[in-house]
Amino acid sequence: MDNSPEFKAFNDYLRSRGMKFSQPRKTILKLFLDGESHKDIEELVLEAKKIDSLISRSTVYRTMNLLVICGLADEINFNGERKYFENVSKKHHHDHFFCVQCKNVGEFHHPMIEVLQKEVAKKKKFKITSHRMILYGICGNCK
Amino acid sequence: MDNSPEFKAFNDYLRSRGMKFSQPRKTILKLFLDGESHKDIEELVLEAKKIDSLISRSTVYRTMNLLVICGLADEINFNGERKYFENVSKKHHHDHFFCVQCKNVGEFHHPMIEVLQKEVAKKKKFKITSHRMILYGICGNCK
DNA sequence: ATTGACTTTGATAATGATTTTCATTATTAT
DNA sequence: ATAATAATGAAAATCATTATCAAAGTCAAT
Repeated sequence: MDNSPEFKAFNDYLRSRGMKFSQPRKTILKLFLDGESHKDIEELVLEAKKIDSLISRSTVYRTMNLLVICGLADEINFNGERKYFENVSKKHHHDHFFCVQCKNVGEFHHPMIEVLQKEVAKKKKFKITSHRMILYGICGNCK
Repeated sequence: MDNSPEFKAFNDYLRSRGMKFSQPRKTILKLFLDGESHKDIEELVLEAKKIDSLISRSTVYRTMNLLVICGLADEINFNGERKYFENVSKKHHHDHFFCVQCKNVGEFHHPMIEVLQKEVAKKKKFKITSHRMILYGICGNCK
């Protein structure tokens, strides 16, 4: 865990700008990497407080923002209410299903869609930096 | 304008539940239908106040929410910060470009992408009710 | 026209997620 | 140790949005 590529990357990022890989940051990064692939702040705060009750919501926010900035976390907004974070480093790009009933998140990837997106952007002289595609509906379980 | 299908539809919707098509609501609907296809509350408030300085932000919010409920407006969240509204009735489905610099919104449609989306959903036994695809990046003007 | 039962409105307070501030504590290089 | 700087938690501030509420508007029935 402490020698995972994510730990190394975050450590490097922090050190390189005179910041510290403190214990709270380690705890939060570990929680972010473990378990479900989509977590929101509330989940992270609850889990963090179980491990170290002194960790504050502020620190969770701050740490997750750092992870987003340094490229280890990706932040997603399914419903405009709260942000979800996902580990960006190990898995390749994917898009999402969002079940409007059970609010579960699924993932998929379709290379041809990506190609067509780039094609459209080129035609419109738009330089894509990222994209997001969400299919809303009812998942297999809920049907 | 007062005899556009949207005016008729909103009038019907309101009357049918004992609500009134007041002047503020007419003004806001008109502004929503006119001009740019993607407006946020701030724009609508500014424009509304030009026409009738007494119209409040509350009424703009309330009216736009009614338009969403009755199906005349579609609300979109590009960046998790604020909502944008677009006229849903006249134009067919499309997807969006969002310029992260100037926050301008562009539209596109690619039939093949839609086909591929359905294909993926079928494979995953997911019943799509709607979808959203946003390409983030830098628009032609900002480059 | 007047009443009474609505609905609508604007101002303001409340909310909820997130960010900022700030005084205190921790870490590190000297 | 000491000084310099970074990190932290608590609380205040923001920002978009929603809820509350008293005042004003609407309208059918008298």
